[in-house]
Amino acid sequence: MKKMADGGASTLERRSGVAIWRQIADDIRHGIARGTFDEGGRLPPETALAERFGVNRHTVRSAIAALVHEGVLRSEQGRGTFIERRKRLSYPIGARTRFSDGLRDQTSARRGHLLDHAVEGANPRVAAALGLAEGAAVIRMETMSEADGRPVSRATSWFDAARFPGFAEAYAETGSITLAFKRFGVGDYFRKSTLVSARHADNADLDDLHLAPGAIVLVAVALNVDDAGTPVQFAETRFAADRVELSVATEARNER
Amino acid sequence: MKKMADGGASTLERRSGVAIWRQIADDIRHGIARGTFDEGGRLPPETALAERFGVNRHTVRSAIAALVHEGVLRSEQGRGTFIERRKRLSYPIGARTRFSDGLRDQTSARRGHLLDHAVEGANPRVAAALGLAEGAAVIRMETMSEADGRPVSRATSWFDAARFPGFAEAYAETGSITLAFKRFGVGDYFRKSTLVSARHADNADLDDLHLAPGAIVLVAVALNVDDAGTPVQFAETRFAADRVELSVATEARNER
DNA sequence: AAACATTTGTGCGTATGTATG
DNA sequence: TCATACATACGCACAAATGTT
Repeated sequence: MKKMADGGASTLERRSGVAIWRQIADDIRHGIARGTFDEGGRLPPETALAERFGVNRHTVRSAIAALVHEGVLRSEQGRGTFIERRKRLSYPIGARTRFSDGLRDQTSARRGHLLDHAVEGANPRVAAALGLAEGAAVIRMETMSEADGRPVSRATSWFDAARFPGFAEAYAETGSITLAFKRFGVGDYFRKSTLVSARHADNADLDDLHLAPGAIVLVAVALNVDDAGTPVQFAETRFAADRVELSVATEARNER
Repeated sequence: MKKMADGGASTLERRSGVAIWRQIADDIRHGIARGTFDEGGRLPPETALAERFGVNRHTVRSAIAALVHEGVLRSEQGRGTFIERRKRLSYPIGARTRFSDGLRDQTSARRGHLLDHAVEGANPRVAAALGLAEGAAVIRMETMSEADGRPVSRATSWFDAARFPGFAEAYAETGSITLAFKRFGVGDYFRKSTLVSARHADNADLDDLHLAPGAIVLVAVALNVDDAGTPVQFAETRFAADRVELSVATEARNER
């Protein structure tokens, strides 16, 4: 009989290039997000975890130390180890998705930053997406968003520099992609497509999103178009996978 | 100036619990999927890679060995190292997504397997999704799909046992969810919602999808409903993140 | 207050894995 | 292949903090 999807402790892999303590840390983090450790927000004692995973207590302690550093757990001598952060944010994706919307109801505080911007020649990928010639001038914007004081996503966006000169400045002033578009006469825009993939966080992600090495980022590559169907924004957003999930709502339409 | 999104070699992290050779392997695999090594399907010489990553050639060789073992690369004495597998499959998600459709155009051979099935009591998560009472009898189906001889996804599905008695057998006979539903009078069904997240592969995933420890799975939790909007299938699908990306197509509709 | 159980924190010695040259 | 340095994992022991009897 195959193991069930809601299943228990997984066996650990030695000589895999991934340290046992890190595999255990990932397992515990996953279990927390899933609600496996729901006994009063308290993690089982180190000795119990060591036995469950079949490792030395030191190894469990290394895993816990990593999660404490991430802000997932908090240890108190003599009392135990407690869960600090539990749930993931759910980020909606749909035809009318705005990168600045969506998380509003779920968090008390949410902010977006413009980290950097520049005008440069479009590489083949960007040119193809925006329907421009390779090397055409595009504006690249590096932005970040936070929720409840923790970084959530990190995005790189490209815009046609000929059509939207000074877009980054408009975004910096208004703090909103939608408002910045309005300045250029784009009253409405739609999400045409989104490609979702996942990979290990690279060094820039680790830095920007405050992640531990080996962490995972969800990558959403999106194309926004205006009323006429002309591409206006191409964006690659990296989400911290342990803090965010993407929600694809497909309203049932009566087509056939 | 911040690093560009299409950027080059990321710095490697020591003491991170993830061996340098594995970080390099992940980086190379990611680069291949992204098309960075497009010089005739040939990987740069080990010495060049060692210099690029700033490590010893032994370490690069460990990374390459792991990727050869995974089937991503192939080394030939005196000739070089070559790329075996290149692109990711793009898996569409939309209102009319079928788990058995979608990849048809992209691969030569595609198959689905029923690994296991059982009738059991619905846990709170499943019960809530299917709109049943907790503990109500549900059919759990464990399935797997392959493309071009390599495992692509691994799914766990739940169905109302009272409404669909013997669903697993119907699926096994027809090889199709759609046809199995037809037997129970469900002529059409829709994807109502999909939650996408990512995590490290657990031991069951590693085994089923032939992944290396530390690998990533994309997790899609989906709810299918019938014409009347009644939930008929709740499913959690795990995709090998280095072989699959999810594509969310949101056709521009003229709603406002 | 004192004794005890529980739990986290620390030190040390050893074997193996990882990375360099 | 060999030698070297460091990281990882183990086993055992004990200290420190907390809570209970």
